[in-house]
Formats: sequence, structure tokens, C-alpha cells
Amino acid sequence: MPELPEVETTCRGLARALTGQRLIRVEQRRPDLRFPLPPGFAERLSGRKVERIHRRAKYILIDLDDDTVLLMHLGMSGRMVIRQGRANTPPAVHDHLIFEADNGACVTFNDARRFGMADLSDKGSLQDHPWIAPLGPEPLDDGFTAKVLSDALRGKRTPIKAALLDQRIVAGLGNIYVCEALFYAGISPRRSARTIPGRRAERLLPAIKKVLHEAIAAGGSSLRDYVQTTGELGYFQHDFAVYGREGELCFAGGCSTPSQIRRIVQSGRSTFFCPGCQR
DNA sequence: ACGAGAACCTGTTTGC
DNA sequence: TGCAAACAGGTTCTCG
Repeated sequence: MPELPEVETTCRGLARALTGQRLIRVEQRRPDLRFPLPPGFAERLSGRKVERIHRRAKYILIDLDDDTVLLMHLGMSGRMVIRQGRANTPPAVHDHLIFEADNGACVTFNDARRFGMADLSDKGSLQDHPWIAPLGPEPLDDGFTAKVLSDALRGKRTPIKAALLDQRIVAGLGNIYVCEALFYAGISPRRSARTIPGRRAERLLPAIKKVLHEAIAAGGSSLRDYVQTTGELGYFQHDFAVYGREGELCFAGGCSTPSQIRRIVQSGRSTFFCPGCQR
């Protein structure tokens, strides 16, 4: 579920509650998430002070005072919720990790489907970590330009929808925001990626940035699982132009018909688009 | 080498 | 109503 805007929202909430605080108790309630957790996971974290919380693609990165970094990925259904104190709240069914800080903040990682991931790395070798090393550019960085995007797509025969989901090409987009960005760029999700470099990339680039910025400002999108660290829902799901709107009318001013939003399946995932204004 | 599809796991929604 | 199938925001492995 969580794509870049949801992970960014989560990071900001965690940073507010935990930056500068010391973890006084870390509880690991099962040996694995998607993968086995590293040996001594909880022990290596408890007693450590949190220096900084940031994000790379869909990974949450928590820098600790002994030069280790905690990497977390929310998978499809993962959520991080912060409460003050845990005395009267027994763990829920899929609460897998619990972090308690010395300011009373209690952070719970809950993940029903358990596609989430966690690992530890040295700060110095983070860029070589197998989850981080293959990632493409951050879509909201100034360095992510139409030229960078064009170069990454050149020669690719796969549909642009699939190419944008490839984290090596651009890191952080998922199914929702790819559909939305392609809509605002007026590009058909079925179009071959190699036809994008040039003018279409000039439209696609700002569309990607716009959708991500707006979704972050709305606190992300809550479909079924995602909540902000406060437990509050995100709001961007109310602003979807195409995602989840199969059969509804396209609202774009320039849409000629206007057409009905269609749903197709591409590499096993739902794609929503307007056949009238996406070419 | 590349791309499509399956697999991973659980919960919820849809359809017969 | 009840049950089974389909579907869900992601990543990774296998197979063609």
C-alpha cells in the first residue's frame, strides 16, 4: 500500500516523535517479517539514541548514535503508529515490532500481510546495501529531470506503466501514483516506454512531481490499511483522478467525449486510465 | 537480457 | 446467507 507519499508522511511523524530520543526498550514479537530479522535485532537497537529519520524511495531510514542505520519497508500493509506510553494497550494481532523511547513515545510496527522488511546496516555502507544500491533517482530531487527520465526509458520496450513501477528507473512510485501521473501527463499506460523520451518526458516529469507533492500535503492516501503515525487517515484518496474510478467519467477539461475511466491489467496489476485524454 | 507471471501472506470485497 | 474466488498500496524469483 504505501508508496513514497505514505512513507514520507510516516517518516515525518516518526521524526517528530523520536529524533534525539533514546530507545529504552525494543520488542521483536516474531523472528521474521518478509525475511528473517538480523541476529540480535532488538538488542542492537535498545539503548541507542535516534539521531535522524529520513527516507530513500519507500524505505524508512533511522540513523542511530552508534553508526548503525535501521532500514524499514512497509510492504503492502505495514503501518507505524505512535502512542504515548503502552501500559494499557496490549499488542494487537499483527504488531510485530514495538519501540519505546525515553520520552514516553511508543511506536508499533503492524503488518498483516508481512511483506514489510527490516534490516540493520552500518552508516558507511548503506549505499551498498542490497535494498538501496539498485534504486534509481528520487523523483522529488532537483536532479530528477526530463533528461534523466528520458535516458532511463530510452530503448525500453516495456509499457510506460511497468517502467515507472521499476524502482531502478525512478524510486518511490507505486501503482496509484503511476496511474495518476500518467493521467496528468496525458500519456497512455500502454505506450511503449521508448516513445516517452523527449516531449512526453517533459510532460511526465512535472506530472510525477505534482502528484507526489499533493499527496504528501494531503497526508498520503488511505485505501484500506494506511494510517499516519497519529492513526489519522490520509486524504489524497479523495483526489484521485483515475485510480479506483473505473466506469466513472473523466473530469479533465480537455477530455473530448468525456470518456469513462477504464481498468485494465498490466503485468498482473490494475491500471486505471482515461482512453479519451491519455494517448 | 528482458519482460511477464507467479509467489510471498492475510484480510476484505465481490460474485455466484 | 454462505462460500469461494478475486483483489489489495510491493518486491523478488523463475521461466520463457
